[in-house]
Amino acid sequence: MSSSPVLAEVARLAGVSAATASRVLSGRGPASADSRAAVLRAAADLGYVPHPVASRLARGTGTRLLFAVRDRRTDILSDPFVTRAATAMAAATDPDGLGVCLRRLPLDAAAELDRIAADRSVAAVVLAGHDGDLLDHLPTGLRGRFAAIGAGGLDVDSTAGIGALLRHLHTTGRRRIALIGGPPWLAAARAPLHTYTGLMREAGLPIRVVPGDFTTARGRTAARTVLRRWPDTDAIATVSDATALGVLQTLAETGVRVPHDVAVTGFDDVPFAACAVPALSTATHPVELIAAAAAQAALGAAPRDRLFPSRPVLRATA
Amino acid sequence: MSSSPVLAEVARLAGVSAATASRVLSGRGPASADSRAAVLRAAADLGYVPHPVASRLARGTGTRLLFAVRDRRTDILSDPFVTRAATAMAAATDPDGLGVCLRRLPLDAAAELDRIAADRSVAAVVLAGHDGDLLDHLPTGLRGRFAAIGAGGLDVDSTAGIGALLRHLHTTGRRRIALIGGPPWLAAARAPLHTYTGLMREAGLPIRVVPGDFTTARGRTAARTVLRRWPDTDAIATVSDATALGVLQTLAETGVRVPHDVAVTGFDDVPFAACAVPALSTATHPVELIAAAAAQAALGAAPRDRLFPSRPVLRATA
DNA sequence: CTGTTAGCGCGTTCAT
DNA sequence: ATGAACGCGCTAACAG
Repeated sequence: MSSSPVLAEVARLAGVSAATASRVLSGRGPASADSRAAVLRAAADLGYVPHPVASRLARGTGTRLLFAVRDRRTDILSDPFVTRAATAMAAATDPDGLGVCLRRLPLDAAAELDRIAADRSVAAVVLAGHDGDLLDHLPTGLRGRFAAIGAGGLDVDSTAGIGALLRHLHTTGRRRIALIGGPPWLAAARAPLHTYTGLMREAGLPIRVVPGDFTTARGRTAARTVLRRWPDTDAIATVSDATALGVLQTLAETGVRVPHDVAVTGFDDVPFAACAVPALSTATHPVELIAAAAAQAALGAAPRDRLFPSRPVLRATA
Repeated sequence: MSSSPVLAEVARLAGVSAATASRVLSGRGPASADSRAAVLRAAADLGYVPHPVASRLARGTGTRLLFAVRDRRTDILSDPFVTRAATAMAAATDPDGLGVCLRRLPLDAAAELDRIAADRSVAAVVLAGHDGDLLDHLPTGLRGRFAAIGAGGLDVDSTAGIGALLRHLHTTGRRRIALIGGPPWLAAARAPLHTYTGLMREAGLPIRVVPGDFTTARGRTAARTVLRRWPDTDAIATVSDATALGVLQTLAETGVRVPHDVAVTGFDDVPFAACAVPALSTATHPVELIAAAAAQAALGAAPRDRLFPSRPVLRATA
């Protein structure tokens, strides 16, 4: 069996030069209707598929999309959001002949970002977990081949999602609502916090905030903190399902009834949120879509949307 | 600032030809101690890093690792096992300049596998969800750059894991143990089934098997089936945490007390298993390790282990 | 609009 | 053991 046909064979069959065939097939550069048709036919006849590696070497672009996740936790790469997003990117870039690689970045990621910018195998970078400063000081080498997930980049409309949940809590009679937020170094954590304080002020309700880090363990301890500092709390909102599940554990252990005594809301709608007991009320958003869009944006496609909807899902905890 | 140094510059600085420099740096081919030292020094001085894309084009090997998941479900790519494994591979192959791409394969995957074998951008393939037949009829083009996860490849020692859980059920007095197994078309589903029937026979206990598919939804319906067909069942073992969580839901709705009336065991130890109510007893195994090992094996490294431990984690449901 | 000529950066014969 | 030359497959710059 003959090996895969190469561009030169297509060109010969079409009766044109390799350059013309390349121009037609890659869609960049002029070509007459005649040669276009001839090349396309020849390519189809031969079952030609361009060699992504050769193409990208010639073009000087890399062959992989780097998903960089900045976080303090060293186990962040097993976070459900990260695994879902990385997987979605790997599926989304497959048709382009690209692959995805994954790397954790420490909080001071500047040096590592420089190294990434110099890595010629990296076609583009998607960054999650940034703070504002990092986005302002991106290596110039990353211009045009970079996208961020979170505040300032492609983001979940957390204002809408968290806002809807908080309003629901208020509507159903909750008046002492605590928030377990995100880590302070994370840009994407500011919007939910802002939404919360805004709504509480507007409603004349007390502000009760404890920082979190998207883990279940922290959810457990944060819930303890809330109960200790504000024993009359009647609702705990969080910015992460994992955190909310930790909260549920603590409340169960403490004998606090959910939602009777305290209502709880999560954020993300992880696959198992519906399996929690009581089933977790949360907000759902298209993580896979966002990840795929971020990948496309980093690779140069004009992003269709920058803000993705977050819709409340009311189950049993609120 | 000058762009990344290339091989030719290293060679010039070392006073040798590019060919020699290549031989030294890639480690294949002869080289005198003198030139070796000179080349290594020059490379270090210049901070030389080989261009993975150029290297792989010249060598004819691809630039990405394809993780192919064969399954009937079209949403299999959001299965927790898949997302965890894909993510682990993307992190593991990062240092090699490779990326990971992900693709679902239908049950009759032969044609697609041929296409994959012909894709010159694919360095190697990791396959999950195979049946025995598929492994026997692999495209020859995949020889030496292929690894399978599951029976016949790198696998979880499910015999040990499931066996330990079943023995625990027996030890704690359960005598009418049902199993919700895996789908029939999956090679990796046979071992647990075999373990189950063997142990039940040995103990003189009845065989009660319902097929599953690793989803929570199926866990719910399968549990109903079990309760209807064998109302005196006092334990339900599963081969997937997602399924076990579905079982827990059905039992809760039906008013069956866990573990008092019916014990339940899962398999995989997903992050959420500990948060279930009651907390799920299951078996844990190093998914990330397995995935990374499979990636290395596919890329040609001799795998250190083929069977990975599965250790029971007894929480509240059994 | 098209073909020719040079690369992209590295691996690998083949002489020497 | 070493270097010159060529090849991997495609794209970009340049004439025409």
